[in-house]
Amino acid sequence: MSKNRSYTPKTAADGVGAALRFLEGRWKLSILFQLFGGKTLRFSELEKAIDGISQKMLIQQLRQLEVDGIVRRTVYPQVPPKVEYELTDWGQELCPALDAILTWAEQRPSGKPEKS
Amino acid sequence: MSKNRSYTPKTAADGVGAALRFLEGRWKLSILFQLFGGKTLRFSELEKAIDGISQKMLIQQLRQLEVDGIVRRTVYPQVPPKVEYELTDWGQELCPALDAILTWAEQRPSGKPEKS
DNA sequence: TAGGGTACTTACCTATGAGTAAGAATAGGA
DNA sequence: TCCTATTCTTACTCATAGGTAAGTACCCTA
Repeated sequence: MSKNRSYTPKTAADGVGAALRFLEGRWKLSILFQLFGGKTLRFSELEKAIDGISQKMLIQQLRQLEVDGIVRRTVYPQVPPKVEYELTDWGQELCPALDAILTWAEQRPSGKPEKS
Repeated sequence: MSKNRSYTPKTAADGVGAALRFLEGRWKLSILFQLFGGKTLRFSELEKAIDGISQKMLIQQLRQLEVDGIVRRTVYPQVPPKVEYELTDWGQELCPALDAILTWAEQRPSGKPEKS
């Protein structure tokens, strides 16, 4: 709650860098946007929903999101296995931040001529 | 101005991915935070301000930021050379977006126990 | 004529991310 | 007995980002 707002250029860059590292990886954003809104999906459902992803990559990215505290993994002891993935509260809170970035990107001046 | 707000998980992920690609690169954030606030710095000043960066890397990242329309480069025809770098208007607008990410990162639950 | 200052450029090497393809564990059902 | 379904795991390869070290261009000054 006590926000530590005393950033130097270096600490701010480090902070944002650390945050963006949570999102690094070719498939993480695709996974996140499948789960935003409180959706819960199985491994196989994510695999179908995300075009072109391999099982290896899907697991790898999910595992990273999980240890980072963004995604929660729930295993149901069944055969064949059933595993569900959903966002944590903190993961859901990423939505407005990504929206800010999306908004920024939309405002990009289209042409090259950049004056002032 | 006319924001195209009709995103599917895929298009949203693509949009954010495209935006984040502007920030990819080990030194881009360091450069950005040196220039936020309308600051104008010479090549050699950036080199001194950013600890550990090499000339090759500094130029490479600056060039990418320049072609992406985030940084503006001004050459003064002198000897020895003088080149100044500053953010474009659009580049400055990145600040609130990065702040949203920083805020999100600050809210991360510290411990492992992630309930509900 | 030798050196200094500024802003790059080039060559080369290595670590890492990501891709493909295949294997593995499990128990119920044909 | 073998197949199926589901969720991973493992081995191998390749492209790329980034690192180091050195070189280039320019003109002024001593």
